[in-house]
Amino acid sequence: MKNCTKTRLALETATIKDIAKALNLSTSTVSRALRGSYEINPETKRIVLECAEKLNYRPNPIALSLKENRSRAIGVVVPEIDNPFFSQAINGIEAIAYNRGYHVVIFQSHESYDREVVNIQHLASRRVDGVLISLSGQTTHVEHLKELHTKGMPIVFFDRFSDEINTHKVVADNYQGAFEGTEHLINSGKKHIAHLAASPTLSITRERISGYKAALEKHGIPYNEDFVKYCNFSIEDMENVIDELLSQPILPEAIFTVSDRLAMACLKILKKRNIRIPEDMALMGFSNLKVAELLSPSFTSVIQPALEMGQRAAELLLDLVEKKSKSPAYQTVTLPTELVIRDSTKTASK
Amino acid sequence: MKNCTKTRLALETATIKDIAKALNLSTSTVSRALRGSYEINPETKRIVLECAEKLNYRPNPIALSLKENRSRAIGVVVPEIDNPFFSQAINGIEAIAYNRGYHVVIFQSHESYDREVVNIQHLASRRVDGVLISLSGQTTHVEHLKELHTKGMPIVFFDRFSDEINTHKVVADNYQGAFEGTEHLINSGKKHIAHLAASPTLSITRERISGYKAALEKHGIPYNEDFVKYCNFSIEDMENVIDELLSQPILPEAIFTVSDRLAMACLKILKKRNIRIPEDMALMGFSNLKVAELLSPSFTSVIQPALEMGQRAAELLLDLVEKKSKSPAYQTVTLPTELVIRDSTKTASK
DNA sequence: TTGTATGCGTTATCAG
DNA sequence: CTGATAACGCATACAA
Repeated sequence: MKNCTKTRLALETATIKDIAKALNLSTSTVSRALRGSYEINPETKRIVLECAEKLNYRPNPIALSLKENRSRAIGVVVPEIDNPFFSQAINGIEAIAYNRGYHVVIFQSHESYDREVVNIQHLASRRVDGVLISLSGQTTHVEHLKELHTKGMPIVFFDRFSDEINTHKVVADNYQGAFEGTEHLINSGKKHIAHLAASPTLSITRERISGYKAALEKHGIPYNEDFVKYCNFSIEDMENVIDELLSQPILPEAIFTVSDRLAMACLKILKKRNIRIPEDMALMGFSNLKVAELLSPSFTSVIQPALEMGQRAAELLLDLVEKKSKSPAYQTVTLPTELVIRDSTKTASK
Repeated sequence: MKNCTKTRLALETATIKDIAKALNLSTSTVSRALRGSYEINPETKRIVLECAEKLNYRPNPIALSLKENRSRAIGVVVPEIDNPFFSQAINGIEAIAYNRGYHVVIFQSHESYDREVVNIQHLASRRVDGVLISLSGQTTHVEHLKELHTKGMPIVFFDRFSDEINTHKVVADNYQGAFEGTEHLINSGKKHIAHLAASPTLSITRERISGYKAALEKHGIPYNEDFVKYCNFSIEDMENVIDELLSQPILPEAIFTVSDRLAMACLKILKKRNIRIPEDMALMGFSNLKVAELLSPSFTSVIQPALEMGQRAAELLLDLVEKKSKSPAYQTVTLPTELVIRDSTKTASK
C-alpha cells in the first residue's frame, strides 16, 4: 500500500478524494475509515487517519448538509440583538448549541413584522435545522411561522410567543413578576401606580398587566385605565408616552416599567422635570441588566432569567431537532423572575 | 407543453427537478429560466416561473454553496455577545450583511484563547466566506488566524486587532479618547488619576494607556505606576483589583475605567466603602452603553462607536469577499470616540 | 474487507 | 433555444 506523501498545497483544502488518490484507495474506503470503524481493516484505517492528518483534511459540512438534508445550524430570530435581554438569551443559546455541535445564525426583526417574515423566509431557504424565535412587537398573526411549522420545521418560542402554534415555549413568569413588583410598591405605601407596558399584542404584555391588576385587586386598589400606557420600542414614542402620563390631572406615585429602556427613558424625563426618585416618584420594573440595580440606588428590579431562557429553549429545540422525543409532548416552561429590592428605598431621602 | 398541476406536498420543498418533471422540461432549461433570462424562450420562462411560484420553489443555498465553494455567510468571533459593545457591533455587522445578502454566524471566545482557536477551526470547516474578529483578552499569538489568512480567507479585525496580520482593521480612536478623558479629569482639578485597564496584551489597552500617559505628561503630572491596574474580565478579578487600588497609601482622586463592567464594579465597591461620587472620587471611562450616562449623574463617558465599527468592518470584509478591490490595499480605519461630559459634576454636591 | 455506482440540488459545458 | 452530462464532497447500497 502506497504511502501518503504529497503535502497539500496551503490554499485549498483536502477532500476525501485526495486522500483516496494519495493512498490508492477508493473514496468509500476512506470515508469508512474516517467515520465509524465499521467494516474496515484496522491497518487501513490507521493509514487513512494518518494521511488525513497530514493533508489536514477537514470534512466539508456543506456536502454533508446536502446529503443529509440538514445543516447543523439553528436560526435565532430576535427583535434586537442590541438589547441586553436578547444578547443574554443568545449567550445561553450559543452555549448549548456549541456543546451539541450546532451553529447559531442570527436574525433581527427590529420589531418589524415585515422583517420577521423575511427572516423566516431566509431561515427556511437556509435550511436551518430548527428555529428559536421571540416575536416582534408588531406581529399580530403568525401564518409565516405556522407554514414553516407545518412543513416540519422544529420551532421553539422564548419570551414572546404565540398561542396559535402548538410547540415548546420558554417564558419568564411575567404574571408573578408583575404581581410581586406591584405588591412591593403597594407595600411601600403607593396607591397610584402607573404601568408602562410594551406592545399590547405581545404575550409578555398581557401577562404582566394581569399580574399588575391582580396585585391592585388583592389590595383593594381600583384599576385606573389612565395609568396604563403602551409604547412601542422607539425612544421617541417612549418619551411621548411618559410625558403624556405625567401630564394627567392625577400624577402617579410610582411607575412600573417593563424594560430597561423604558426605565431609562423614565429616569431621563423625571430628571428633566425635576421629579425626584424615589421621594416624589418610585420607580421599578422588569430588568435584565443588573446595571439598573447597580447604578440607580432607588430602582427595584424584576430580573428576568434571560440566560436560562436561552439555554432551556435551545435544549428543547435541539431535542426536537434530534428527535429525542418521538412524540413531541410540547411543554411550556415558566422560569421564575427575581425581585431585587434595595434597602436604599427607605434611607435614600436623607 | 404540459401545465404545472401537481400541488406540492407540504412537508418537503420543491426542487428544480420537480419543476422539470412537472413541466416535462430538462433541469437545465428550468435552471436557465430561473436564473438569467439568457438563451431562453420567453414563453418557456413564463411557464417555469409560474410553476416555480405554484410549487413554492426555493433555491437550495446548500447545493449552491457546494457548487460555488462559498457559503454566503460570514463568521463573527467576539469575546462575549452579552456585552453591550459587542452586541452593538454585531448589530451593525448584521445590518450590512443583511443588505448584501449574507448571513451572520456568531462565535464567542469568552475571552479564552483556546476557545478562539476552536472557533477559528469551526469557521474554517464551516466554509464561511470571511471572518470578522475581535481578539480575546487571552490571545497573545495569532498563528491560528495567520494560517487561515494565508489560505486565502478574508479577515477583518475590529476593535481588538493584531499587528501580525496584514489586513483591514477598524478601531476606535482609543488614544485620543483616553487622552481627552484624562485631560477632562485633570481640568476638573484631579491630579491623582488611576487607570483601570483591561488585559495588557490587547491593542486597545496599549493605545488607551498611551493616551492616558500623554495627557498626564502634557499637564506635567508624573506617571505613577501604582495607579495603573490591569484586570481580566471576571467580576471577581475586577473587584480584587479595585480593592487593591483603594488600599494603597495614596488614594487616587479619580478613576478612569475602560469598560462599563469595570465602571459598575467601581460603583459597587466605592459605595460599599462609602466613598462618594463625585465628591470623594471622580469616575469616568470608556462606555458603550449610554446607560452609564443616564443613570449615574456623575459619570463622564468616552463613548465608543460600536455600531459604526461593526458596519465599517462588515463593509470592508464583504468588499474583500467579493473582490471589489483586486489589490487589497489594507487600511486601518480609526473612528472617533465621543466625550460626553455631564454638567452635574459641578452641581451634584448639594 | 474493499471497490463501484448513485444521489443530494444546482449550474456549466457542450451537443443538438 | 433546449437537453444530456459532469461536477461540487460525501455517504451508502450493492457488488465483488
